[in-house]
Amino acid sequence: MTTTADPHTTGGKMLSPVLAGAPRPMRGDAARNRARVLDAARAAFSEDGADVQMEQIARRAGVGVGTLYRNFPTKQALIAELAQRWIDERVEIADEALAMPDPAGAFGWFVRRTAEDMASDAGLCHLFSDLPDNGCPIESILGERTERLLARARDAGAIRDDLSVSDFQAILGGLSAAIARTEKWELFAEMLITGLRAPAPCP
Amino acid sequence: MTTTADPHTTGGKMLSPVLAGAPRPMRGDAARNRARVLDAARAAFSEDGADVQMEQIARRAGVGVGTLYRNFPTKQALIAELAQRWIDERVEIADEALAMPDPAGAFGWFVRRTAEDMASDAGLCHLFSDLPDNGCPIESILGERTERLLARARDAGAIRDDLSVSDFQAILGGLSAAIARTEKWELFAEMLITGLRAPAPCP
DNA sequence: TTTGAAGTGGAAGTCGAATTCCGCTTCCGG
DNA sequence: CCGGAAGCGGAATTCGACTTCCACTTCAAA
Repeated sequence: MTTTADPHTTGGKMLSPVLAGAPRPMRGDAARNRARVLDAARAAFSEDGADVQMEQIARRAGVGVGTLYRNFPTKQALIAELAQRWIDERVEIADEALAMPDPAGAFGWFVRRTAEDMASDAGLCHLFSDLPDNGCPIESILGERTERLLARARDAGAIRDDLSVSDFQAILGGLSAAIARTEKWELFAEMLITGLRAPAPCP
Repeated sequence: MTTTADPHTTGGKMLSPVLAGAPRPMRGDAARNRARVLDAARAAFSEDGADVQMEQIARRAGVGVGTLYRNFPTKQALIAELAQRWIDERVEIADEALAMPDPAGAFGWFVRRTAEDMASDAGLCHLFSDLPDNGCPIESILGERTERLLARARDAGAIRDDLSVSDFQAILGGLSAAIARTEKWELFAEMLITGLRAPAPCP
């Protein structure tokens, strides 16, 4: 969670001598509530899909809808925040993979790890597809990692060379859909890794 | 389209001497309208996803919403009918595959063909996932075909032997999700066929 | 401890989309 | 060609979310 704007982070007149900068931190209990809401939302979405009602999320978090809306002006915004977290997590995983010496192994590891994470939050990640996929900079930072991951694997001859980043992302989308139906993520990951291998490896 | 109940197919007192049986066929123009609606719905859904409004479908079909609702009492029902057609089509394809002499080839052909069909109606088939997947008999008739298709391929050593029907169906679900993002169905089909091959084929 | 800004809950408002209703129109058997 | 059952259109209603509002409570700085 780095980029998304928090409420109360802007505006409001300065009351202390400090001229500019940090615009007064969120009140302690409020921050706690915000976190609770986020957790509740994550759980609710991944259990019941995108159609959970805001009120249910609020109840689950033990707050009123008003509080929910104070923190996230819109259902969309709430989902976006969740998506943001998922993506940040993904970037970290990708970096870990990039730090591995063996390109092919790193690629496989990344796929397996992603499948595993999806299995523990299938509904959730499945839900991000509805987000405005306008070229937001957040996506691109992950795209850039993915790009490098693929390039390395490709150069090492571990994957077919007609696989673009967007193809790969589409495939991950498919993966999450498949995992949402049965949680056999290991099978699916294996299948992907094998299926993406360069064709005709054993003539 | 065989199982789903048509409106006007039941009830109503007999007016002709014929005692029981065919309860008076639908009026000619009405049948025409029903067909138009179905076509419009198919097009609308596959272009704009599940969130098209009933009124748009009606307009597209050149009828009023009233007419639409006369034929399909519910949006859900309309979608179900579409799903039914898709499944019937799928059963036919599966039967064609089962008639082929080479099990491995048949399996590959079925996967490719399905991917291709999905590509031409991505939104549509993607939408069926929302349907109540209660063990309706319709599903099971397709499941039975799939079962045989898989069994044949498995016996021929063309696919890994830990692949259940439901796994395979989950995979097809993933396939449709992936295709909905980019229409590279050939790539995806190839990937699947390769990925599902029995492991360690070239020691 | 006081004080008022920040935060809270949840009832009420809004709004978009599904569904119903009904007077009018179109088929079609006799 | 007539009568009336079957079908039609589309305005009006219903319904179920999301979102707003505001009197009341809680925190924390002085």
